[in-house]
Amino acid sequence: MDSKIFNLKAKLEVYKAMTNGGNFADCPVRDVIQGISGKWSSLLVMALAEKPYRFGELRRLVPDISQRMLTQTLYELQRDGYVHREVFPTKPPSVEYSLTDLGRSMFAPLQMLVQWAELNHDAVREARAAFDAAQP
Amino acid sequence: MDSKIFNLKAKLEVYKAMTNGGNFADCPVRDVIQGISGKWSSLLVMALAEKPYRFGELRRLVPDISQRMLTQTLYELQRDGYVHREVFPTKPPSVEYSLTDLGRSMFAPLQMLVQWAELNHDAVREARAAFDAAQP
DNA sequence: TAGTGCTGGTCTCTTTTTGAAACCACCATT
DNA sequence: AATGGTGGTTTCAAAAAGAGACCAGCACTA
Repeated sequence: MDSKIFNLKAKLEVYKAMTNGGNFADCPVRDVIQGISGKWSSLLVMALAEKPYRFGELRRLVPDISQRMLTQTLYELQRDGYVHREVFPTKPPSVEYSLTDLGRSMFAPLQMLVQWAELNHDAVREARAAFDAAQP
Repeated sequence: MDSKIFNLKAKLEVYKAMTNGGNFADCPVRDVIQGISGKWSSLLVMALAEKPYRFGELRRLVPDISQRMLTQTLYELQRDGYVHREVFPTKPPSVEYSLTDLGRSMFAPLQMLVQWAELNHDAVREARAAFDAAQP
């Protein structure tokens, strides 16, 4: 067997999970990761991890999200089971979004990544500045 | 230490980091997170965490990425300091991509998220199916 | 009673991002 | 002389995202 091809097939445990052992057409881990790797998903999960919020509150909390993307991202998070949506029959009706148990359990590893980002954003910004300065 | 209180404190710290103390729009942590939350970024970091790969190897490894997005994502990962790019003067010249120390340190928390996804993809798919079934 | 505002959205239009595919120069092999 | 592998760039179409108008329903106000 060609060693190059063999090396391509030899993958780490985590990478196997990510690639479903070479079957890219149906990879659950990639499917899940891509569901929370959108531009606004993780941010909204962070916000809702603190406490439930209503639609308008989230809109004011994240001022640079469009109303359209807020609706859509919350819909997707709800569909994937991370977020619970509850309508209260007030006048006018108010809608509260909160994390489900699944959402809270996903928040734990997400938190790791955010803490890493908090510790390393200086390094990233320095790398970015150095890279841009070295460009012709 | 009471684990509930500990978790609450951790949550609030992370929330503050993500929100820049209430200022969501201009937040360093968000800047870092959004740099790795692209569609292909995490997947390529996972691959390079195993071992360095050349451009063509990555292209074959991730068959559903376009050459254009592979170039662009690797460029961004390099710019943010996660990936090192080295050109070898072979004929034809070959280009090797590898994780930097920063990239490896980021891989650790990312791995947590992937492992969570591996453990919970059934729950997510069930939530999705239940949600779709409940739609009119 | 007509106007105004707040609720949580949808609809339409424009801009940005992504995908698909062709193209490139170089060199080795066939 | 044609073919294939190297690591890309370029071009054009499709998809996604952003900006802003619009909507129904009710409360409050003038």
